[in-house]
Amino acid sequence: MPRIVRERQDVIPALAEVFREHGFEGASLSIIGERTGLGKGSLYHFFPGGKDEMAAAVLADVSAWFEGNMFEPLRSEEDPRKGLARMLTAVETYFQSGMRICLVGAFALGDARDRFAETIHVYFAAWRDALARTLVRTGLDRKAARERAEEIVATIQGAIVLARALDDPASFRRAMRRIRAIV
Amino acid sequence: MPRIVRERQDVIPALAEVFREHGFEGASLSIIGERTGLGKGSLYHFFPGGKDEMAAAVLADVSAWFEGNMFEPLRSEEDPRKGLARMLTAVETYFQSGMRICLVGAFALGDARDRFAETIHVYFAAWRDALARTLVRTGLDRKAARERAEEIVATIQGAIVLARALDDPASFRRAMRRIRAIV
DNA sequence: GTCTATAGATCGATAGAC
DNA sequence: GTCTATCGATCTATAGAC
Repeated sequence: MPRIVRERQDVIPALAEVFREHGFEGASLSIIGERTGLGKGSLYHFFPGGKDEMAAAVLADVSAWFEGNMFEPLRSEEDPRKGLARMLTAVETYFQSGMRICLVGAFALGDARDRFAETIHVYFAAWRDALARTLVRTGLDRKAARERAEEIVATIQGAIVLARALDDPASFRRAMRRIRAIV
Repeated sequence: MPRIVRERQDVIPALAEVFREHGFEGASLSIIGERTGLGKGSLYHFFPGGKDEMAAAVLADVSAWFEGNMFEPLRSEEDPRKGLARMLTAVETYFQSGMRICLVGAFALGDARDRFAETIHVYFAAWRDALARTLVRTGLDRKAARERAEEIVATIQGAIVLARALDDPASFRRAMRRIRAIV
């Protein structure tokens, strides 16, 4: 019995979770098949380029999500400090206080880094730059804003690593509190 | 012609580099064989437990190295600030300004996390606690020292992620400068 | 102690029926 | 669009010669 027709976009969330949990190398097609509920035939119908295309689609989806839900509100919020506060709340929710890793950060540390170097670079640069522009609106000069933005992004990433390593979401929340204190 | 007899310990550095470059899943036995110059027979002679035992041996070696070259100097240096400065210099050299990843941090984000959870936890807790004890000697109270230590370790990890993602060692060095400013 | 050969499982990817 | 069957490659691990 053939399954109901689905859109390619429908399997992206499940795909993202698999890559998040297992990394690029560890995400086998059989695991992907289980978690998406799709056979290999269907997967290759949606993603003719195989695993590479699946991961690329996930990264594009994550990037788009961040653009819409993190960077854009940061820009459009009239009060820059309010925008920053909203972003930090969104970060805490999205990464589940460090218990859910950043897929792009994990890729940056892993074997998939070279394969997706450009996407990874753009993701982090966009985050940093969106933050920097907002920080300029709080009164910082461009150079200070850029370094402060870099500090914030790195702090979030480091907090995820440490929270996962120590299995301690409280350490992630402390890091978010430190960020709130400097913006 | 059989190779000269080697000790198990002699292959650990090459093994560590392979796991660093490819992660646990990506480090195949054929790559390991190439890089260590050892056949599978020899590898299984030294590590009967296979890849798991190889990775465990590497993690133990890394932990011992950090204990001897990072934590111990931190404790034994009379001037705590001098000890902290020495550790930060060692960090910058060891991680090559972020161009060389932290194996334990990468494992914490990846698939190998559950397998080596205890080792990963101990590594980061030991680092944090060694730092906290040194910070107490600079005059901080225990609670503040512990949070500051947590901040330093997370900052280093986050700086590695960002430097690798942006392919920018300067961003790592800026993070180290920020740490120097708060100790 | 080191090697080659190979087992047995799983990998990513493809073909073709429906 | 989805499935099953299957390919060849590669994987981890083992066996046995030297």
